[in-house]
Amino acid sequence: MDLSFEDLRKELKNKNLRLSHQRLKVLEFLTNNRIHPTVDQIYRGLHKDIPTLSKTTVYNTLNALVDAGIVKPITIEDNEARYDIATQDHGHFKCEVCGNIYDFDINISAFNPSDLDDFKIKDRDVYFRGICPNCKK
Amino acid sequence: MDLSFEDLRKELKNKNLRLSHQRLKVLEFLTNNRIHPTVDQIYRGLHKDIPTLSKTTVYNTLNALVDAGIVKPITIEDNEARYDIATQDHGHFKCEVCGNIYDFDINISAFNPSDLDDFKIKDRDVYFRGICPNCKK
DNA sequence: AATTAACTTGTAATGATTACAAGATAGTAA
DNA sequence: TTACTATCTTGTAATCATTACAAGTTAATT
Repeated sequence: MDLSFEDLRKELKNKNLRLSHQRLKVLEFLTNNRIHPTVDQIYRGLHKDIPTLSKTTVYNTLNALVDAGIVKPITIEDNEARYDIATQDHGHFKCEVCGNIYDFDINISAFNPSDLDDFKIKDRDVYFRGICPNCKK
Repeated sequence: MDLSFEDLRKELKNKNLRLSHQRLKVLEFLTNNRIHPTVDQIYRGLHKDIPTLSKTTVYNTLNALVDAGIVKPITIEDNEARYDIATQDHGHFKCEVCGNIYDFDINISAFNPSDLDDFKIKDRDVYFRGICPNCKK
């Protein structure tokens, strides 16, 4: 469900969020750098283009986009949050050697454990850990 | 794979870890309080019994037990880590209203996504979020 | 009982994240 | 276009979880 620019505008409008320069740049960065970046990586990546950018703005922006459902936080055992544009279901694999996070296809919405029959499930995350092909060599 | 006291002793011995009073108490707390407690919850829970206990010790102990594979950290979107004794595979559900974390049965080791054929998978975690039966009312 | 590596503890340091207040800007409406 | 106002951005200061470190203590081995 990749969002077009117009979808995006509507989405933000609905939540009384403005389409500021900084927000567009953060979204652009997330779109072009599918590495599940940390706040610091986003900040450093954008600082070249927007020298006045503040790290607080990156935090604010990400929180706003997460609230709007446009961005998803990845919390996979680091003490530093990572961010991903919200796309269709996929799992995340973290290599314990190089630290890279890889996406993999998995049909998460098919999981409906009977233990959770009476629960309202809004979100399903699958996190794997181990060693990636590169680091196995 | 619940560990007996003797298993535990051996496990620790293997890693050159001592069976100190504080460590036993932390393990006892985790065994008796299956609420995936935070460091602070563990600290406050044990402080009554061990008034000299230091929070640093709780951190050190948990890190040692995690390294030894006896305890597993739960990182489910809070910025505060939670801990669980390592038992057989199960998923975690976090209620976004009350914040409680529930266990549920799920056969995680059955998931072998083809995308990860060349990866060495060491650990699989499943985190769901939503609203628990109590808070749905 | 002596020895020593490993442990505990308190304090200080670190690092990510948020609070806050003042100035800037996007979008609306005339 | 212009004016208006709520929202956003920014820098600094505060907060909170976690780790570093050093000095004293203890578990386990001899």
